[in-house]
Amino acid sequence: MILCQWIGFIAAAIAWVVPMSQKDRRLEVSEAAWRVIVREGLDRTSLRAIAQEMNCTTGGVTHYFRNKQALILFALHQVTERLKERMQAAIENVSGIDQLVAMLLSFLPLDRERQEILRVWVAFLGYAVGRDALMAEHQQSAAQLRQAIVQVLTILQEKQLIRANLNPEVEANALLALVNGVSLDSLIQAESLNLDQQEVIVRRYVGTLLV
Amino acid sequence: MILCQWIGFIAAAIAWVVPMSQKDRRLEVSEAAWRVIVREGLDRTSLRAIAQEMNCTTGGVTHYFRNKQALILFALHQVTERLKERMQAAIENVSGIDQLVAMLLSFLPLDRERQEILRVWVAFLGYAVGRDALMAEHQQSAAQLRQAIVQVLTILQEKQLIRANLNPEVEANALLALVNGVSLDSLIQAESLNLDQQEVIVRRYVGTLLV
DNA sequence: TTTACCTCATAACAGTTGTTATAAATTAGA
DNA sequence: TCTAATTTATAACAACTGTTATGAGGTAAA
Repeated sequence: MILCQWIGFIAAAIAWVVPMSQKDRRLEVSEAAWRVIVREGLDRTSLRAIAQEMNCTTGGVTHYFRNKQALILFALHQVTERLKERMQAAIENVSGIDQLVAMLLSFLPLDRERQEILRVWVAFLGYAVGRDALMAEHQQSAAQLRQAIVQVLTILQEKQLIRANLNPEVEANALLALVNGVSLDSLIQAESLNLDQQEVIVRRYVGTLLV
Repeated sequence: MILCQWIGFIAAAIAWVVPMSQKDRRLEVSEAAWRVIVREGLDRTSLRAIAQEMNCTTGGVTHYFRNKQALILFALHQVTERLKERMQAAIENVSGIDQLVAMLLSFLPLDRERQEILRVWVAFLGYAVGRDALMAEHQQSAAQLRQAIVQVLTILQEKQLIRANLNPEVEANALLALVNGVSLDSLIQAESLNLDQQEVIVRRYVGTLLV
């Protein structure tokens, strides 16, 4: 706890000496929005609430985004970016079946940060119902993740590590569905679907793909 | 189209001769709310928008619900009710493994009505982020569906139709996650995850449980 | 008809929202 | 230090929100 306070103090000091760039400030707004969304819900995430979360006023928010829609879109993009970064980091220095497992597990809400990302993602998904443009954003980011899975599956098939009669496109859909489903159920089955079980379910499914 | 108009006219005539009960009127409000949610999004589903959808004014809505929160809760309950009804109907006159499959397939958005239910459900789930009371409602309804799956799995195990070393509790979690994931991905992977594939994925997973 | 009741239209209320303009404060460059 | 630009605070705006009260219209029983 004390350590955290020190880190916060040091970070604040650096931020004072070295002013943030426009890009960093937009990220800061986005993360403040996340916190409000998780704590109070997306529909209560007003510009004033975000500003208060950042200890400033609405002017400090509106200066960096043309309008609220642009802010929302940026914050949603950040969700996808964070997921992709985490995935990339997880599959480095791993190969074979372990790489596939590492990739899939990187999507699960196994720690607090990913649990927060999940909540924000679910809030945005619900918000996208009835908004075709936003839903298209979700489809696009999902397609990227899906493509990454297809790629890994294809390599595994070439190495004859998974069965030859599997269709990577179909299997990627199934795997993505399973991972999304487990993530989602961690929200609505919190007590009966613990962390170990999430991992077991995914690992066991991958086991059925092996030669 | 002409047929639809006739049905609408007849329904309206009956509704005039035989006035609706309070209960039916609440259902009518709930369904109007659903349509607005699917078309415009939950955050744009105001009392006035619902009233307009029913061709009446806000008085016609507020008369039947203490406040908007009660309306939202009722509409959410209706989602669960419809899902349970559909499930019950699907598993009648079916037994054995087919019953499990029928139960799981009844959750998938394979027709327009279930696709609408899914969208409403996702909208409500996103709305529940940051609202613990609403999220608890989701957890409760999910627990009910989960319990139904556990029950079927237990019977199948007694009949030695699925492997004896499976834990029904764990398998129910996995199956629910898979079905939820497939449903969800039908929204964000609409083009690459067609109806046939949804069914195949679920059927094939059930296949891995057999003795 | 009179009475009571249910249903709903109308309107007003205070509060909140995103947006915008303007001015103050701060920072960076010369 | 002086100037220009960036950043943020303040305030006002119209639009929309849920809630509430009031009254009109219709229905059913006496």
